Amino acid sequence: MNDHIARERSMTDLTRATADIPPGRATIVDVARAAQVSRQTVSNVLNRPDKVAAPTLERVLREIDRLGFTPHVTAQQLRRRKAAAYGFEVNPSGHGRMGHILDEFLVQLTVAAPAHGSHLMTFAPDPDDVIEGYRQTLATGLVDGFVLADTRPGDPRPQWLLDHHVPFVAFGRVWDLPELLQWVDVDGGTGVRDAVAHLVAAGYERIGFLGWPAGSPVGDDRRSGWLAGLADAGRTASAVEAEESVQDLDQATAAAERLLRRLGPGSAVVCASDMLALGAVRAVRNTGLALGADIGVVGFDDTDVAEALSVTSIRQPIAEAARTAWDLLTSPQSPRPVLLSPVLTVRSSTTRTPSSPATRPRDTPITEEQ
Amino acid sequence: MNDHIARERSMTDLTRATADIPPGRATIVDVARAAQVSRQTVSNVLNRPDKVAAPTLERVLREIDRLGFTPHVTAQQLRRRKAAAYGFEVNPSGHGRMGHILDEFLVQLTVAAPAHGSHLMTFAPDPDDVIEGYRQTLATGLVDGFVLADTRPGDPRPQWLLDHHVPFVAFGRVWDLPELLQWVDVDGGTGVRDAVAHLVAAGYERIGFLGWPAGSPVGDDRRSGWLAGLADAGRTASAVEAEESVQDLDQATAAAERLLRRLGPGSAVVCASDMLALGAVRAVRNTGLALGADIGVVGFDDTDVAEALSVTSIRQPIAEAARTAWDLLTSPQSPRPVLLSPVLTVRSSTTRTPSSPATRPRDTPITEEQ
DNA sequence: CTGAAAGCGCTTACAG
DNA sequence: CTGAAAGCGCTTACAG
Repeated sequence: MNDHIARERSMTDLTRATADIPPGRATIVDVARAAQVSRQTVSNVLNRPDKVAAPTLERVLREIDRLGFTPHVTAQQLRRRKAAAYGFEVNPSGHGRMGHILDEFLVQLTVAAPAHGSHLMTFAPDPDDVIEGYRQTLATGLVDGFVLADTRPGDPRPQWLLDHHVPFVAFGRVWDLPELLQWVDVDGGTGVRDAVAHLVAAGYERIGFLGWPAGSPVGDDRRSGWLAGLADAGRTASAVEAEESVQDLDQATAAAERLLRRLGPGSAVVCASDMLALGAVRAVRNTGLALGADIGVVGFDDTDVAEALSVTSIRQPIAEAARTAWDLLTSPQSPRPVLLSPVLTVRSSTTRTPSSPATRPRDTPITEEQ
Repeated sequence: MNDHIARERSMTDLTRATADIPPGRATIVDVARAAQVSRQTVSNVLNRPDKVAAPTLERVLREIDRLGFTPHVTAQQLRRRKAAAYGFEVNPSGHGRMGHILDEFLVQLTVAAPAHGSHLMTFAPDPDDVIEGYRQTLATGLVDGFVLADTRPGDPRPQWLLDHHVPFVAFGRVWDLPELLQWVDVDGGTGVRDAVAHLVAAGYERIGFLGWPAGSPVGDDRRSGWLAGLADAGRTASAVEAEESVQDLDQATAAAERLLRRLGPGSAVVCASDMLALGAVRAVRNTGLALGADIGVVGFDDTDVAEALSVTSIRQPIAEAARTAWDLLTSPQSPRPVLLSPVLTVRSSTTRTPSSPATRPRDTPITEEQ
C-alpha cells in the first residue's frame, strides 16, 4: 500500500528489517545514503539548514527532491514530543445559537493550519462529560492543545485547561475569566452600530431592534451596539422601538409585526440573527409593505437565508478569526485578546429606493468603518 | 505543561533522560515498574490480554488505572506503521450543491470515529491542484487514507487513490467508476418517491416537480424518483407538471410560479432542494394561495430553511452514512456499496387541512417505507 | 561543519 | 506465560 512516493527509490530497501514493510516511502536514511551523508545531516538540512555547508545542503536537497522525501510527521511528533496538532470539538446537535458559523470556522482553521506548521484533529466529547472528552483527547498525545469555540458563561473548559496547563485559544470571549487573554472574538456590537449608520445613511427614519431576550452576553452586546448607533446619529431610542423573541420563526414574525406597527413605513429593523431577520421579512410582507423600499431589514451572520432572501446582513470575518486563533496559539509572545470588526454585506433589503444614493452593488461586502 | 495525567506517579521520572521533559504523563515503563513486570507485558495486557495470566493481568490493569495511563498514540502509530487516522477534505468555498450536509457529515464521522479506533484529520487542498493536497497529506504519514465527500462526474480523486493503493471510501456514488464498490450514498430517488406517496396520501391531486436543469446525476436521480412515485400511485406525469431552475431564489420563484399556474390549487410540488422549496413557498404566497392547505411543498435536505419555514423536507441519514463509511473503511471483508434511504420530516407545508388524517406531529421524522 | 550515540513510547516476533 | 532485543523514523545535544 501507499507506494505512491518515490518510486525511483533504490533497492537498498531490501535491507530493511521487517519484511512486511512494503517498499514505498523514502526515509531519511534513504536520502542520507543517496547523498552520501549521515542521516543526522539530512535532519540538519531540514531543521537547521544554516548549520550545513552549502555544497552539502544542495546535494542533500537534490536527493530529497529526487526521492520525493517528506518527513514522517508521526516520527517527528514522537521525537520532538510535540504533536503540532490541536483538537477542535464538534457537536452533533448543531452548534446552538452560532449555527453554521462554527462549521466555517473549522474550515478556515484547517485552511490556515499549514501556515503554522500544524493541523487539526476533530473530536466529539460526550455531552454529559465534555471535560472527559478533552482529557482523553489530550491523553492520546495526538494534540498539544485545543481551539475552543462557542464559549459561554458557565463554560467549564477554560478553567480546566488553565488548571492543567494545556495550551488553548478561544473563539469567543471567555466571559467568566476576564483576566484570560488568549481569545479572539468578533465585535458584534460594533457590527450592529455600523449597520445602524448604514441605515441612517440609506435614509431610514426610525431604526428598531429585534433581539433575543436579555441575559445572553452576545445578544446584549448586539443590542448595545444598536443603542450606540442611534446615539452616533443623534437619535435617542425609546423603549417602544425594540422587541425581542426567542429563536423561533413564528414568534419572531409576531414580534416583528408588533415592532413594525409602532415604527411605521420608512423605518428599519436591525436583527440579532438572520433567523430573526427572516421573521422580520415575513412581518413586512404580512403587513403589506415592501422590503427595502418601505422597511429596511438587517440580519446577522450572512447565512444562506440572508443571501437567498436578499437581506443585508452583518458578516463575521471568520477566516481572519481563524488565522488570529493560530497566531495566538503559536506565537511565542504572551497573547492579547483580539476583537475583529464584522463587515456588512449590503443587499436590496436596505435599499430605500432604486435610485437612492445609498444603493450599493448587491452582494458586495463593504466595511462600515466609523 | 500537561501535568494533567497521573499526578500520583512515582519519582522515578527523574531518571528520564531529557531534563526539559516535564513530569506528567505515565508511560508504559511507569506502569511496568509499578506492577513489577516488564514493559512488554504491559503491552501484552493492552494488545493481547488473552496471552497474559489472570493475576498478572489484574495487577497491571490496576496500575494502569491508578496511574491514569493512556497509551501514547503517536508512538503506537510509529511502531505499528499505521496512523489509524483518515483525512477529510474541507472546502472554503462552501461545498457546492451539497450545502451544509457535508458539515454534518464531518461531525458524524468524528462522532463515529472512536468506535472504529480511529480519528479524523481535516485538510484543505489547493483548489487548483486537489490531488497534490491528497498526496502531501498522505506523505506526512498522519493518515492511512481518506474519506471522500462530494464525489461528482469527472472527479479525479477516486482513480488517483486507486492507482496509488490508498484506502478510501466515498460518501456519494463514484459515477465514473461503476466497478468501484467502496461508497455509501443516500438514495435520493427513493426519498422523492416516498415523498410523492406521502403527498398522495395527504390528498393532493396533482404533484409537480421543481428540479435543476437536466444533466446532474443527483438531480436526475431525484427527478426519476418523482416519476416513479407517480407511477406507484397510478398517475402519469405530463411534461407540463415539471419545471427547472438553477440554485437562485428569484429564478426558482419564477419557475415555481409557472408550475403553480399549470397545477392549480389542491396540488403539490416536490423540490430537489430546500432552496428550490423556498422559491416554491414564495410562489405560493405570491399567487395568493395558502401553503399546505392549497399547495403542498416538499424540500430536500431538511436544512434550517425548511425548519424555519415549516416545510416538509427529505432528510439524509447523515449519521448512518458516517457510520457506514467507517465500516467500509475498516471492515476486513471486501466492501460493497451501500445505499441508504432518506427519511421524510413532515411539517405543515404538506398538511392539506388541519384535521386531515395525513396530519402528523410537526418536526417528527417518520420513515416512509414502501 | 559532520557524524556516532541516545532516545521519544511503543509493539512484535522470538527465546526462555 | 514472561522478558530481553530490535526497531518504527526522526531529532538533539555532543564529540570530533
